[in-house]
Amino acid sequence: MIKSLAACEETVIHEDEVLAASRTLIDGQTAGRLAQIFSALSDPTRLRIISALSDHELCVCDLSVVLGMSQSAVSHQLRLLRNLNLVKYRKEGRIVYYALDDEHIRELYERGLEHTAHQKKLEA
Amino acid sequence: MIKSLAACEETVIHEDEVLAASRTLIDGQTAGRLAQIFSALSDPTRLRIISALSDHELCVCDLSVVLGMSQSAVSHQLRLLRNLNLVKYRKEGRIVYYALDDEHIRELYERGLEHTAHQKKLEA
DNA sequence: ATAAAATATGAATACTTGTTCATATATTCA
DNA sequence: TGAATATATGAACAAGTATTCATATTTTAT
Repeated sequence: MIKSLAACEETVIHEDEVLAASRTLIDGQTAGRLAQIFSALSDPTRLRIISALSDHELCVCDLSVVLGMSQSAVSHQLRLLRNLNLVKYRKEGRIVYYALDDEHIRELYERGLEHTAHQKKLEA
Repeated sequence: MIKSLAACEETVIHEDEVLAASRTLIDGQTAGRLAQIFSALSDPTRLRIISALSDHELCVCDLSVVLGMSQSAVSHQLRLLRNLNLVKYRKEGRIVYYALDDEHIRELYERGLEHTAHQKKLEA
C-alpha cells in the first residue's frame, strides 16, 4: 500500500494515493458552492425555520411566533435562505408566505436528522 | 386556509398553522446538534478533506499536499472533524491515517453535491 | 391623503471561526 | 540518549456572522 517513503516536506509519503486523491478532489469553486449550502443549514435558527416550513408555508409573523424570535431576526435569516434558494415566497397583500424551495432541501435536512439520531444512539 | 386574522403582535395571523408548526418544530437541542453537523460541512477546506478521503484513507501529510495547505491548518480542521465523529483515524508509528467515519457522512456530502449540480443547472 | 400593519434592511455590536506562527508531543532510528 | 520527523495544539489575528435597534418600504383601510 505504501509506495513512496520520502520526506513529507519535500516529496510526499504516499505518492500514488496523493495523485489519485488529487484527481478526484473537488475544485475550489465546487467546494465553495457546497460550503455555502451547508452553511445555510449550519445555524439552529435557520434549521428551526426549515423545520417549521417542512409541513407547509407560513408567513413571517407566524414564523416569528413559532420560533419565539423577533420579526427582524427571522426576516434577516429568511433573506439569507432566500438568496441561496432554500426557500421561496409569495406575496398576498402585505403578507409574505415562505415555503421550502424544493425537495432537495427537505432531503438534506432529513438526512441530517437521521445522522443526529445515529449519533445519539452511539452515545447511549 | 386562513383562520385567524388578529394582529400579529398580539395574537397570531394563522393560529392553526402556527399550532401545527409548533407541534412538529424540532427542539433547540436537536437544532443545535444538527447545526453542528452541518457546520462541520460548511467550510471549503473541510469539504475538500472529505472529498480527498472519500476514496480511501490518507495521512495528514498526504492531505496537506493534496490540498496545498499547511500541515497545521489541516491538522486543526481534522481535529474538528474528529471531535464531531466525521472522520476516524488510526496510528501507524508516527503516521496518522484519517478516513471517513461512516457512510452517513458520504451520504450527506453526496446529497450536497447533487444539490449544487441541481442549482448549477437552474442557473444555466 | 393618512394611519396602521407586515415585512425588509442598514448599522452596530458581540461572538464565532479559519489560518498562521511558534512550539509541544510522540515515535523512529542512529 | 539524541536527532529527526509526523502530528497536535495554544495564542493571536483577521474575517465572517447572528441578533438588536431603529427605520424604511409596501400595502391596506379609513
